[in-house]
Amino acid sequence: MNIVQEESRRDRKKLQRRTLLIEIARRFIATKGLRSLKVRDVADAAKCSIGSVYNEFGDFDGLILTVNRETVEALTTRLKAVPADDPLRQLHGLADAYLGFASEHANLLRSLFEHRMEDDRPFPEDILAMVMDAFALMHAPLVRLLPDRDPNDVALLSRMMFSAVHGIISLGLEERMVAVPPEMLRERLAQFVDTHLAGLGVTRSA
Amino acid sequence: MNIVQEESRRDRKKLQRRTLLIEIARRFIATKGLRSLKVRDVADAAKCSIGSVYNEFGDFDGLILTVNRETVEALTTRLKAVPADDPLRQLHGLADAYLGFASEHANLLRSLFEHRMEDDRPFPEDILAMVMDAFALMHAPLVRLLPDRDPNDVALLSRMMFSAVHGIISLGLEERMVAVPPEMLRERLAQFVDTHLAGLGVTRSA
DNA sequence: CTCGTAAATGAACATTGTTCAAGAAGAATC
DNA sequence: GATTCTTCTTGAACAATGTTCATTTACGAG
Repeated sequence: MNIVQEESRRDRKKLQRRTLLIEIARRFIATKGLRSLKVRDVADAAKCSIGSVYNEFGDFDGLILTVNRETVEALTTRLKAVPADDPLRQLHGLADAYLGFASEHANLLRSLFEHRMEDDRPFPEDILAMVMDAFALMHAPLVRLLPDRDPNDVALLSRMMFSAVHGIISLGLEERMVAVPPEMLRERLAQFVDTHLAGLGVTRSA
Repeated sequence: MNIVQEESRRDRKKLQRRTLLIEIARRFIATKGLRSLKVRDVADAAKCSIGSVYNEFGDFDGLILTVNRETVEALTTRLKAVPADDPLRQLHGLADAYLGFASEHANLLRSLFEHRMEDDRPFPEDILAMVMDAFALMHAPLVRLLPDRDPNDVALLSRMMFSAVHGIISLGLEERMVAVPPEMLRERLAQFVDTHLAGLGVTRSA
């Protein structure tokens, strides 16, 4: 048998278990929160040893970060699926998609934003970049709505708008400290976007 | 000697150490982040035993929550110190005060918002109420600026506005994922408040 | 001074992240 | 197919850290 095939057999198994471990860790985080994630629980659930988890992810943070990475990916995918035909509708769509994702995956999103590295190890560059990219998705529609503004200005505006939306949603979804009642969150968020756009001089058309 | 005096001697010592422990824990959180807080370190720094920390705060969460409680108190004090003469200036002042506090006590504020209770124990009611109160401080000036709006509406608006400000600041201050460059944060935040107010129909008057 | 109550202590324990030497499994070579 | 070499897997042992509690100590009351 040739080398490629031989290697792929081992690798397939390895990848399979890696996927399984990630899936299990994600389920733990999603259902019980990041704090409830334990190496032993993951290993047990995957019917493998503790050491194998370490072989695969280096350390515990490695596992968490892998889950977080996939969370940003999923979020980005969802945000990018928002139709880009009408910029105003797109902005609303982005805010709404973010809210939808945050509602369905509250603990996963919290894990992404609240997880702190052990000691003072730096936060992984790639995740950082991915979050920034996600947050930059409001840029394009805002440019279309504000063609006369300085592009640098719009870039800042878009990140700020997304940060604001993030704040409203993340606080609004906390069962504790209910900044905005959840049932109203959706319409209020739309209202917020409208208000802010109005302040920027964008007039509702259609 | 009478009872009051006798008791107060013991109580004074007790209170003194309690204060010391809180102070030490706060310094740990403030300088190295919540994750770096260890019972043993606190006990060592206070030159007392581990058990004494438990006597005083019940468990580790108890200590953290005590620090967090004082953090909300400090934040509220600072927010309430903002002059209430002119509502528009007050709103800017509140946003700016929040930014100032968040800059100076980033880790303490993070501890307040990111700390999760052990197991599924409920978040303390009183802290929750205090945070809500702090977030409600934008209500009064907004009512003055929007006298014709439904008060319920304004209540929601104010909490949403504060949540938005919180989001902009908390993401903006993260060294990692710099949603808005820190040096610009201050003026951008002011701009955000203006923009949003403009969207609400408030026109700048001097 | 003696007693009783309350507080302090820290060794021992429980939980959980981490390491690593030994063994198992798989690939390469003959 | 046997041998050898590499890689992965395992789980016991270790380390760090939150928690408990029997014992000791300190302090006020009578």
